[in-house]
Amino acid sequence: MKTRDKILKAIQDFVDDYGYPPSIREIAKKIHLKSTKAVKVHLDNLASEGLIERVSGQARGIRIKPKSMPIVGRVAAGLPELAFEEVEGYFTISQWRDCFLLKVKGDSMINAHIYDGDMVVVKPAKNAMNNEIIVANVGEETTIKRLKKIGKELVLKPENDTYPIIREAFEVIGKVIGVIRKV
Amino acid sequence: MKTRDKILKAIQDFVDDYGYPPSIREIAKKIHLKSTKAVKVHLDNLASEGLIERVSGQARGIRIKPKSMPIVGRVAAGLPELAFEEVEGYFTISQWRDCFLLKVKGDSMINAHIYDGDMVVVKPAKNAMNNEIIVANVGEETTIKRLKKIGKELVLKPENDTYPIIREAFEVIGKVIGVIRKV
DNA sequence: ATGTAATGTAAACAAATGTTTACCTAACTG
DNA sequence: CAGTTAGGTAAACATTTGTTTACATTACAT
Repeated sequence: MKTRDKILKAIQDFVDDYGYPPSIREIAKKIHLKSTKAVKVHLDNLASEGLIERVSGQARGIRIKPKSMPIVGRVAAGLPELAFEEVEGYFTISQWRDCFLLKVKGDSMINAHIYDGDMVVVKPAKNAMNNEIIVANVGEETTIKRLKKIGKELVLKPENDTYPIIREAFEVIGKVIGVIRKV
Repeated sequence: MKTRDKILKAIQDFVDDYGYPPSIREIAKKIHLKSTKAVKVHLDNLASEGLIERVSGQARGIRIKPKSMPIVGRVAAGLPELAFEEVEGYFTISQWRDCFLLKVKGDSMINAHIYDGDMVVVKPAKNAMNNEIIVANVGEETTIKRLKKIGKELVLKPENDTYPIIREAFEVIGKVIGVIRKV
C-alpha cells in the first residue's frame, strides 16, 4: 500500500479507536516513519486533494469523514431510472463503515418494506448471493432489486407484483444492508 | 445551566463543528471562563462520572460520544410491553442529535411502515402534535403509537386495524423522527 | 550516468496545550 | 461569626505538537 494511503487509513483507524485525531508524531509511529516532515507532506497532499481538512498550527487539527456515509444519489425502486449523482450531506453510522446511502425512488420494493424516499445503506460488493437485495447497474441505469436464481439464470426481481422481473445483463454494485427513513 | 453541563455541551458542539475535540483553553473561551484550571476541574469531574474519557497530558485528549445515539432498549409496537433497558452499542447520525434509538417489538405500526425489529429514532419531547408518531409511557410500559385527537380526547392509535385504540392516561417521551432497519 | 523531483531523516524551533501552584471569592455549615 | 468547601482567577511550568530548515536517499526520466 502507498504511504499516502497508509496515512489516510491510520487516521481513520486512530479516530475510530480514540475518538479524536492523531498527532503527526503518532501517525509517523504508526506507519513506521522516522520523521514528522514526511507525514506533514502527505497530510498537505491529502488536504489539497480534499480527502482531509487541516487547521494549521492546531494540535490534532485534522478533520476527516471516515465513519460517515456520503449520500451519493438516488436509486430507482421502480423501473431502472437514473444513475449515481452527487448529493450533499453526510450520515454517520460507525457500524456501517465503507457503506454509502442511496435514496430510493419508486415503489417496486414495497414487499421488502422499502418505500419511496427511504435511504438504503449499501455495502459495496461485486458479487451477491441468491435472495439478497442488491444495487445493480442495468445498462446506464442503477436500480435496487432482489437477486434471484431461476434455474440457471440470475434475474432481478422487484418486491412488488405489478412490476416485471428484469432479465437483462447487470452488474452488482453492492448489497443493501440497511434502511434509513426520516419520518 | 450549570457550568458543568455548559462544558459538556460545549465539547459536543465543538466536536460537531470541527470534527475533533476542543482544547481546554477553547472550552474556557467558549463558556467565558478566564482560567484553564476551572475547566480542568470540571473535566476531571465529568471523567470520573464516566460522561467523558480523558487521556492525560495529550492535546485534545477528550473522548466523548456526542453524535452517537445509545440503543437504550426496545419498545412495543404491539401492546404496551416493556420499559427502557440498557442495551450495548452505538449508532452515529449527526443529523439526529440528542436522539436515542428504540428497538420496535410487535406489529402494531405496520401501516406506518414500522416493523418488528426496526430501530426508531426518537427525539425527546414532552409534547406532541396531532397525528405525530410518538413514544409514550402508559402506566409502567413504554409504547410507540400515533397521537390522535378524537373530539376533545387524546388517544394513542396503533397503525394496525387489528389493535385497539388506547384511551388510558399516558406521558409523552418523545417523537419518532426516523427509522433504521438492518436488512 | 546524471540531473531532477519525490520522499525520507534529523534536528531545531515556536506555538499550542495540559498541569500545577498560589491565591481569591462566594456559598454554605455549624 | 468562624470555618470549610466549591468554584474561580492568575501566572508559571513542562510537555506535546505543528512547522521549518538542512541534508540524505531513492526513483526515474533524459
